[in-house]
Amino acid sequence: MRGLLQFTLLWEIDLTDSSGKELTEKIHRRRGYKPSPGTLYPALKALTSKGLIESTKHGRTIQYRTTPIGKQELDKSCMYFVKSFGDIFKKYQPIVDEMMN
Amino acid sequence: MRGLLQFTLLWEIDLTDSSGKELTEKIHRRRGYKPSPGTLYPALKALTSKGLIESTKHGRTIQYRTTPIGKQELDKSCMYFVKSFGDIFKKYQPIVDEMMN
DNA sequence: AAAGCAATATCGGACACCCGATATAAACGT
DNA sequence: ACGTTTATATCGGGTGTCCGATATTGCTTT
Repeated sequence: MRGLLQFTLLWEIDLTDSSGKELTEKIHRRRGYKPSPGTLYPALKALTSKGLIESTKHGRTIQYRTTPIGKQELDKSCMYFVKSFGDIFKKYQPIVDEMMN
Repeated sequence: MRGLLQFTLLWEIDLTDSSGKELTEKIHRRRGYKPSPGTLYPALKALTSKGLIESTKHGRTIQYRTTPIGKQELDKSCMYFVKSFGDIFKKYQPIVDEMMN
């Protein structure tokens, strides 16, 4: 759970192979604000150098996907995340769900 | 959500007025590892200087409590947190809950 | 009173996150 | 071919989190 942005990126990439541009939009929808390029690309680089994601270049865009190790780490991180903050979610999720309808 | 530790501390203090020593234990139980004094006390200082918590000294321990502004900020942060990560939580909570039994 | 202990506080150094500004590289329009 | 736009990448600077080590303060024990 060291690195909430990297965690979120790994989650999004695992859901759907994505480019940096697409990830900017996904993070935007999630959090309400976009990561700047100076935030996003170093995070993708760090995930790559840890072997959690890999990429293929298509023209000027780069498509990222999770590696098997990445999937494994993501699973561990999700478990840890939910264990650590479950009480907060359980209290607030009903309130948020209500507000969404 | 700038500052996940400060957020967690504010949550814990709002649940129960606590000292630094007690907060170390609560964070430990939550995350599985203790924040070092060099992590914890500056975070409490930052929360204090933002007016989100206040404190009373009793001998050598300092008891922290949330201010009205702190409660208000905590509520906003919780909503934001749950909105931002609700999907992850909804997917993994059943798995974690199962493992706990 | 002196020594020891316990809770808080500070310091230096490392990494993650965050920005806006700038740079590179590839595709596109004319 | 040339300039524009698009996607990626890097840079400098600021905060937050993290550590272990050290300092301070107040209580306790001898």
